[in-house]
Amino acid sequence: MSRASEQAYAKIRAHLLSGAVSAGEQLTEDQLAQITGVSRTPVREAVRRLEDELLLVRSDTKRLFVADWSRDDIEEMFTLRQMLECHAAERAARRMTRGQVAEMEAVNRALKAAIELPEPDVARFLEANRAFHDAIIEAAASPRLGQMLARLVEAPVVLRTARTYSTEDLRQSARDHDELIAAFAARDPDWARAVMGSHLRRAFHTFARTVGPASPESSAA
Amino acid sequence: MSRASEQAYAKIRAHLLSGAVSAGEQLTEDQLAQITGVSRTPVREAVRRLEDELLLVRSDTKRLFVADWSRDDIEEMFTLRQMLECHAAERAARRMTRGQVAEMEAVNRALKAAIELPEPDVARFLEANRAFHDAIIEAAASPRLGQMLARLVEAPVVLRTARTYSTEDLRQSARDHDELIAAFAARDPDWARAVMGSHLRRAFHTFARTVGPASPESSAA
DNA sequence: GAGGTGCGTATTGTATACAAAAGCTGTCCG
DNA sequence: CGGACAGCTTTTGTATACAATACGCACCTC
Repeated sequence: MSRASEQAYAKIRAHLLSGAVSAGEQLTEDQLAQITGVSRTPVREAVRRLEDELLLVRSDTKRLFVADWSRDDIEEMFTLRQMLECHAAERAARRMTRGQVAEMEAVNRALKAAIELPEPDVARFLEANRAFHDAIIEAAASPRLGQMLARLVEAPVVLRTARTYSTEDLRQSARDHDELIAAFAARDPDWARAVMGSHLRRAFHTFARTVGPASPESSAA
Repeated sequence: MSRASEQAYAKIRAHLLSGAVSAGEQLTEDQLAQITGVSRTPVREAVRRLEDELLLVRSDTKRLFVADWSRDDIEEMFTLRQMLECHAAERAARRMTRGQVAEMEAVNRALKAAIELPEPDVARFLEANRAFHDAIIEAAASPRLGQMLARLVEAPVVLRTARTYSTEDLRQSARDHDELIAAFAARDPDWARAVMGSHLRRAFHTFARTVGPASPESSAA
């Protein structure tokens, strides 16, 4: 994306995630143009993207509002991500080259290094974690799958701000990654899928612990 | 969407699917503005949507081209659609009300009526078919799932133009729908998922017959 | 006082002009 | 003869002005 439009996107997104605006609040394109310092044209483009990610929603009459995500929305996203990324892991296991496996090992070493410090560096952990999962999607060689996952993975950033990671949580992630790498090296799609499934499902429950139990409805899904 | 922008989207899309332009061909926003009769502003918005559906692609330097879909791309989309829509069927089976089931029965009656004519009315069949699948997504009550499926289902319209449906194909679809309705009425998620799986997978093979065998690579997936 | 109607204001949608970036071509220099 | 560079053309990106639509409030009627 171009400079102004990209900048508008980043600033609006940061603004939304910072908590400076609350769910359900109305926004106008003019406001956002002022905040971002560009004209409404690139703002409108950025807003489209954010609508697409469901961070913003429009009323039936085109007014713009900050989306409010229910606990069920978030569970839905975890479920979808799990479904898609398990599929990606399976495809990746069939396609991954030795070189790609080596790269993933390197990434996971960096990830572990970020944990094993006097105080874990969560930012670096998340960066490495993201690189790790991106590598899997890359190896899965499915553009649409990648596109869908990109949205789902981008969105939950909201949660990161609120969430605290225990060192043990981080270590368990690193171990999962090791096992995923083993599954890829063995070219075993079923193994890869299974590990990915438990990896992501655990992440969901770690999240769920911090926000309380599911509603009766959603747990039926 | 607004009038001009929506119109631009529809016209450009029709233009692309009509075969008037060939894969890989470059387009400019000005051209499209002329074709659609609106200014570049709404055209750009329409183009964004078409990029998102991967009907248009941009070069690394922002030039706009008609996407060319490989056989593997199409297979990928069928696979993803199957994965997502099986999930939708499962969720729908848990959530569907008696009223919704009744509506689906009505839609499928209309679908059958479109088949059982001296000459099947394929346009009406497709319309009813779409309504049927939309009802499932609606009942699944998962906005993001719906959004993802919308894109996948929109896209293969390309194929419809080329493809010919035998009356027996259409009847088999109607029978699948009947069985799906039965699964929903019985509130049996596993049944619903299984029927949806075979329904869509058969559709893929019907398509595959018309375009020749898969490449060795993709068949491994 | 309840409900509807009309008008001023706020907000989004579109067109157009201009700015920036990318591509192309011909020329000059090695 | 080949490659790099300059300047012109094409194309995309942004700003701004204007048009269309939606909203809210006051007023009017019953």
